[in-house]
Amino acid sequence: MKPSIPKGTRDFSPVEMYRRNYIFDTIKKVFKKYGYQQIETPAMENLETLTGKYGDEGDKLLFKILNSGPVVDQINNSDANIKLNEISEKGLRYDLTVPFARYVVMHQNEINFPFKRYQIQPVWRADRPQKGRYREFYQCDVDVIGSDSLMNEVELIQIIDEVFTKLGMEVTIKINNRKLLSGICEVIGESDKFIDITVAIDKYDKIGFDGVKKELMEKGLTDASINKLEPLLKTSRLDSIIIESLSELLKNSTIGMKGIEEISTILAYLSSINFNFDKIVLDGTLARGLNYYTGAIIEVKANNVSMGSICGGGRYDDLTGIFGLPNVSGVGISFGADRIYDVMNELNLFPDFNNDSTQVLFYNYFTKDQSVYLGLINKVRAVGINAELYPEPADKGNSNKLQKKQFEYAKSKNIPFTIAIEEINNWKPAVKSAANKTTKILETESFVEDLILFIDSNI
RNA sequence: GUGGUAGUAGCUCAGUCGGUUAGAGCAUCAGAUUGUGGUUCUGAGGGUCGUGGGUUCGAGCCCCAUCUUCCACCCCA
Repeated sequence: MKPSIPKGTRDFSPVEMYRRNYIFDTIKKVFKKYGYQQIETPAMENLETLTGKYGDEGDKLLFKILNSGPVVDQINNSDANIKLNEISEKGLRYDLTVPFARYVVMHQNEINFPFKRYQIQPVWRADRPQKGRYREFYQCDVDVIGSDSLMNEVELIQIIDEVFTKLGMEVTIKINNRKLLSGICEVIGESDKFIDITVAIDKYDKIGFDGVKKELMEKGLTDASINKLEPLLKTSRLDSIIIESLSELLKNSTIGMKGIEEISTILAYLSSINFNFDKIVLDGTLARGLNYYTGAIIEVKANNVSMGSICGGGRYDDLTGIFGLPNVSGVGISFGADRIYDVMNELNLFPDFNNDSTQVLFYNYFTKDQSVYLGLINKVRAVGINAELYPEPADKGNSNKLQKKQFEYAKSKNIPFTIAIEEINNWKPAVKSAANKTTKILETESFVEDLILFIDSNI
């Protein structure tokens, strides 16, 4: 049988894992710095937990898990008159936010609100793979739930900025507010077309105003109401003039003005901490398809690279309500680790791959007294230095050949220090630095101390 | 779900107009050389040319189907 893996999934080899962990570690460190605590939830959820939360398109992309047991046998025998809920009642999680909402409701009596959690786990989507799009990928979520305060939005924007600064990436943070979009729909008298309108204006970047107009005409909007959308679509760099003109447009919409007020407040807070406004854009066309968002929405794009959004999120006022816990508002964002990886790879932003496991390799040159190696290597490990012994002695056959194999092993694993015990040093262990080729004999009495000194001065 | 692109050794790829036994580099393994972190030389293994049909005297090459990859749409991280 020819080995293969499912479409849209990947193996990760050591160099890739080194880089992926560099991303995860950086993100995790920032999350912790702001006081978030980690949770995990199962890869699979009950199908009813997942369906209906992501819009029609999202439902189609859910991976469903076939029931095990007698039902499966029936499928083979019966006529094809089968209902989905008879053969599948579980699905792979589509994101981390909905499972989090489910978690919060289930654990509400253990949680002290506001609850700040982070979660780094894979999610699955039955999408067709392409650039920056996988069927299995990792999301790194941070959410605050049980707090209405716009301080949370400000904090999340700071987290975004800090993460990407640490990773050396230049990004643009796009923000908008669903209330503002609702307000617009209200003002133009098309509130019932909210979804159609958001979907259409979301494409403004690609298809332009005429394209948006065409799509909305097809949905039954009038020429006059579409033209009123135009000022919203043209917002870009943040400034007070834009806010003013939007206020003028929305003055008769309570919800729209609430949106304006929220955005203004967030901007005022950011301004008070001297946030760099070159990085942030008020994008009237930012809508986001996930239909549980109700307030601020955020999306991050990498500069100078063609790639979908690498981070996105927003406020959801009543996601827990679906699971029986109403009036709990949450806000959160999700970093797409795999896309961040692809961007960093394309821009050569990763640090050099250094072996982050073995620091010291013991060459194994003689068959007798293998226990000598064990004694020494344990001393090295005891002080916290990662060390390994080459398992096959070099004097079993052609010793030159076998020694060469050991050199190549050290080289291929990029191990910075090697220790050899051989006759020319009177059978005393000698350490060698791969970086500058210097060596030093390590005396038995001060073996570990000398090794530490050598490592510190030859790294 | 729609459209396009490609699929030849573990990897990167040649392969002429459809014509003899499908090649190279790298990697792997083996031997020689080398006095200590990728020396050099020699050799070997490794392929149902993605899979299944079809056209043809003859298919890696042409046609159809299918799977997979990459890309665009849709949507999204």
